[in-house]
Amino acid sequence: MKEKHSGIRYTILATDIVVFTILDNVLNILLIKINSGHFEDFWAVPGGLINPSETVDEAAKRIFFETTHTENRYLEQLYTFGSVDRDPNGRIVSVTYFALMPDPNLKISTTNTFEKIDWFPMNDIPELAYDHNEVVQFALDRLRGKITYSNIIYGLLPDEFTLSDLQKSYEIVLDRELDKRNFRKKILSLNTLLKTGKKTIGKAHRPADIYKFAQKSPSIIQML
Amino acid sequence: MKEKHSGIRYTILATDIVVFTILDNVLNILLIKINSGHFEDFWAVPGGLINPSETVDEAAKRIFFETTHTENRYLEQLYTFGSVDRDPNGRIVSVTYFALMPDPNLKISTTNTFEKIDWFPMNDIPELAYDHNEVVQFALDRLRGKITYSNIIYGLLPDEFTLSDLQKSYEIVLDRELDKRNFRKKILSLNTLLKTGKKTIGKAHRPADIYKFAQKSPSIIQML
DNA sequence: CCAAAAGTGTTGCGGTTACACCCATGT
DNA sequence: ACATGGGTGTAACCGCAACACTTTTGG
Repeated sequence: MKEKHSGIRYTILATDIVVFTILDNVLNILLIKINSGHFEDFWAVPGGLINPSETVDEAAKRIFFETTHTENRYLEQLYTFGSVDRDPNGRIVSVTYFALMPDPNLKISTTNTFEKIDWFPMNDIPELAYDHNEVVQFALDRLRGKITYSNIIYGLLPDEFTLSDLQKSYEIVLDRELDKRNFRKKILSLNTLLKTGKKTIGKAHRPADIYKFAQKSPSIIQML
Repeated sequence: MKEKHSGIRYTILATDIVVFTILDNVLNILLIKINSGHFEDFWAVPGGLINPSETVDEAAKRIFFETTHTENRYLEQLYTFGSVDRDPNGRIVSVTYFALMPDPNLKISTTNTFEKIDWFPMNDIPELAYDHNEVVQFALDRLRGKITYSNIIYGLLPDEFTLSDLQKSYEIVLDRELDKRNFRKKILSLNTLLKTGKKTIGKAHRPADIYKFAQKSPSIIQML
């Protein structure tokens, strides 16, 4: 995945992507296991080299697709990490991204042809290859900041959801509890949600109204 | 400054820096004139190639110094622009930064050995080379957002200043007026300013208290 | 004495916070 | 019937916005 270079004659451009999802009521990220080279047996965030014929965004989208086999997820450029020694294989600068996925009921195939791949809960991230622990922390900080002043939480939710689902998503990402009544007042006052008219069924309690987002495109709006 | 490449075999890494200052009560940016090649006679933001032996941050610092002959200014990575065709000279990805300078009473030398260089007020930016108009807009948006929730305004001010100077800086960057009494109440309540004990002299009005920042290092704090 | 900017408090409003009970369903 | 989460309103509080006059200096 990373090309071997003996000297420091060229700077190679790569991209790495921190993929978030919520799994079992915990924020998780996607990691792959490196199976050769200096960081053999270390876990790392998915990444790859940027082809000179593609834009940086296209490269990120491509690598996201190659890793997750899904498309059209929320993907945002995070930061460019450019230390000289961040990769022992050579001078590799990484333009990092973060992505959001709704709870994947079909799990990522861990029997991928060339890599081990798995979800890791945020409170149990191992020591990662390269500077990826720093990258992950950066992504988490950005995500936490951004869900309060934008609508990107939609990236972590399925098309349809209850207000409790939505509130729980916020609570998981922000790692703090929110007041149910105040949360509903605030969220509903923004007119970003639409009632589908449907209700949850088969649960041992009162059925919940099912909502969807009026627009699933990023916009800056004070959510909390 | 930009290396000529015939095919698209390598991706070249560059950095471009949007340098802000306040001049004559208007926000200005620093531009250089390109004197050869496809964008001859166009103005552009200062920039240059990233050396494989230096970090991306170091490259930005170096180019900032080569352009302004000043050091230790506020410098923050902005965004990485990676369109394939953004530079007709080849595949050049640019890691952009923005920098803040206090009102430079010694002006930038326009008789530089190889370039024309000058300050341009934000409301009079010409059509720039490459995607630099987009870069400048990006920098302005970031600057405006960030001065409200961080203390980086110190980068635009001299070491010592009056509260009116500080308020005017905010008003110039945000392009809106602020209430004097509310501004002072808010700013002083944050304990980020120290009275120097000095007062302005020689002005045809009541002398103003002179303040300085308690810490001139970036920190996240709700300023307005 | 006039011009000019410095400095200083109070009130009203709006949004955020705190808080508890009944409802609809499955078992 | 009981357990479980769904759904709803009100009152206190706090931070923000609006607003005008006196002070100190130079000319």
